[in-house]
Order: sequence, then structure tokens, then C-alpha cells
Amino acid sequence: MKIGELAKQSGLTAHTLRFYEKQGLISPSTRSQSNYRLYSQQDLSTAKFIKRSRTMGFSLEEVEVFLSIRADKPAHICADAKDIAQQKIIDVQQKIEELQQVLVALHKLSDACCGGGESAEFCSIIDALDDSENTVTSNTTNIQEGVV
Amino acid sequence: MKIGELAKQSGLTAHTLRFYEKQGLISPSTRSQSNYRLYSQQDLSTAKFIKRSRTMGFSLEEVEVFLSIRADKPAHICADAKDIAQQKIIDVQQKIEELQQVLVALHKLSDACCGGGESAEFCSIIDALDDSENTVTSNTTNIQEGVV
DNA sequence: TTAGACCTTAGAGTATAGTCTAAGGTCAAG
DNA sequence: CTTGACCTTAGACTATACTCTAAGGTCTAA
Ligand SMILES: [Zn+2]
Ligand SMILES: [Zn+2]
Ligand SMILES: [Zn+2]
Ligand SMILES: [Zn+2]
Repeated sequence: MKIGELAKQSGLTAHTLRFYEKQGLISPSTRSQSNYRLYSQQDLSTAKFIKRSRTMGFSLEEVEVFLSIRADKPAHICADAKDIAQQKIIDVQQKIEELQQVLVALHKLSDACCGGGESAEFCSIIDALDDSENTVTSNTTNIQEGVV
Repeated sequence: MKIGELAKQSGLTAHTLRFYEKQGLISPSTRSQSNYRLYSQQDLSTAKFIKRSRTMGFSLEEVEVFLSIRADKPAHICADAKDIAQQKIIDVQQKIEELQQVLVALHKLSDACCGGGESAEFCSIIDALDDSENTVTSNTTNIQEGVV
């Protein structure tokens, strides 16, 4: 099949497939007389493999390793694959924790602000982002704000 | 104070401060005879404001809006600031949910693999990333894998 | 006076993963 | 035999936020 067909069947775009080829992830089995890329069913399954891996959060570099394991399984061991997955789990967990901390901070920031149409003269958001000297941790200066 | 001092006191680098200046976020109050940037205490508090905003997860574009509110509070209303914070909360929550889904999928992927030194011939990670036709959702083909 | 720390600028490079364009070649159908 | 869909390439552009370099000027203290 030509690249457009592979794109349709894999859910990637032709552009992306050519880009992946440049990155060494997937190449057409053959070329037509007119130099069109021709892909096999094998190639389709590789394209889907890449897509699925990306969806799981793996980087192209990590996908490359998976592909090399997949290309020659007897030459690799389970640890090769699992190490990558485990590291990714750690990365994602850490990212989630970071975001959760950001979220808590954002809530603290946002909840104190009335969000109304009044002047931002005493807006607790702007105040809180300003020098912590003046940052209200719970409630003093900014009682003007609140649920008003 | 010169840029190096501001860098030290704000926790940003001189490079970053110049970059922020190019982006229109912060400019030195004056220049010395030798054209050195000279910053005031006001500038320091602005630099810290930016740093704090970035730490809260706001983009430079969003920080720019906060700065304009901060620069002329009476001209703005609380909603201006709160809208940004609320939207950021939504974005972060969505990102967290996405990552949690990825995490669940990663665990499913990783847990089924022994991670040992044996050949990857039947590695459930590689198998699962391959055609879903062969993807084991819970347990059949891949009993070879496991906690072995 | 000279070494070393600090400053200046424009502009290039880094990271990730695409996304798109220009200019042209190929192919099947009408 | 032409239209339109599809293909080719190299290379530029997008987004975000820095990060660094080169080549040079300034300042301070020994
Ligand atoms: Zn308010
Ligand atoms: Zn407010
Ligand atoms: Zn195993
Ligand atoms: Zn395995």
C-alpha cells in the first residue's frame, strides 16, 4: 500500500510517517517504479505499534528501543522492555505529583479571589504573586476579598 | 543593581532576565553610562512576581497579563485575574487526568512482564504494544509471563 | 596595568514532535 | 489529453522557554 493508505489505516498522517522514517523508526518495504513508498502488512503493524507506544506516553527514542526489541526478540530480555516501562511509570508519577502540587497552589490562589467585576485594587491573586512579605497565607489583609 | 545582582536576588539567571526583557515582561528602570542595565527594588519585586507566577505553572503569556493587571490595578477587575487562574486549574486538572490514564495503562503493561533476564520472545510488553488482535487484556496467552 | 569578573549585542542552538510548503512527478478516470 | 488526487524531496516553520556563544566593552582591585 502507498503512504496515504498506511496513514489512513494506522491513524498517523503521511507527513508523520515520513518524519518517523527520517528518525529511523519505520521504512517502506519497497519502492514502486515511480519511487512511491510501498508498505506491507508488516509495516502497518509496525506503524500501529508506534502509534500505540506514543499513546502510552513513550517518547520516540523509547519507541525506537521497543522497536529494536520487537525486531529481534531472542536478542533481548524482558528486563530491556520492563526497565523502560518502569522508568516511564516513575516519570509519569512524578509529573502527576508536581501537577498536583501546582493544583493545590492554584486553588489556594484562586479561591481567595472573588472573581467579580470590582477593581483589582485588592485582588488576592495579584497580591499573592507579589512579595511573600505581603502574601496572605490564610486571612488578614484580604478579608476585603472573599466570597463577596 | 546590575543584572547579575538581580539574577542572584530573584533566582532567575541574567540570561533569562534578558530573555524576559525581549518578551516584554521586565525592563531595567535605567541604564548606566556604560549602558549596563540598572534595576530598582521595584524591578526586583517584579522579577520575583514573574518567578512565582512561573512556579505556579503560568505561561509567559499569562504572566504578561498578570503583570499588566498588577501595573494598573484600578484599570482591571478581579475577574481578569481569576479567569486565568481558573482556566489554568482546568488545564492542570485535565493534564493530571490524562497522565493518570497513561499511568494505569503503563501499569497494566508493565505488571504483566516478568522483567527478568530471559529472552523477550514472549515479552508481554512488546506483545501488548503489537496488534490488539493479540493484545492480552487480562490473562491467556501470557501466562508464561507473570511473576516468574 | 593587567587579570578577572561582569556587562553588552545579535543571533544561533536545544529539546520534542511534529506540521507545512514549494516545486515538481505519477496515475487513473473521463 | 487534461483534471485531480496522490506521490516525491529538501527544508522551513510551529510551539515553549530558555540557554549559550562570539566578540567585544567596563570596572575594580592588587
Ligand atoms: Zn475581588
Ligand atoms: Zn481578585
Ligand atoms: Zn518475561
Ligand atoms: Zn516481558
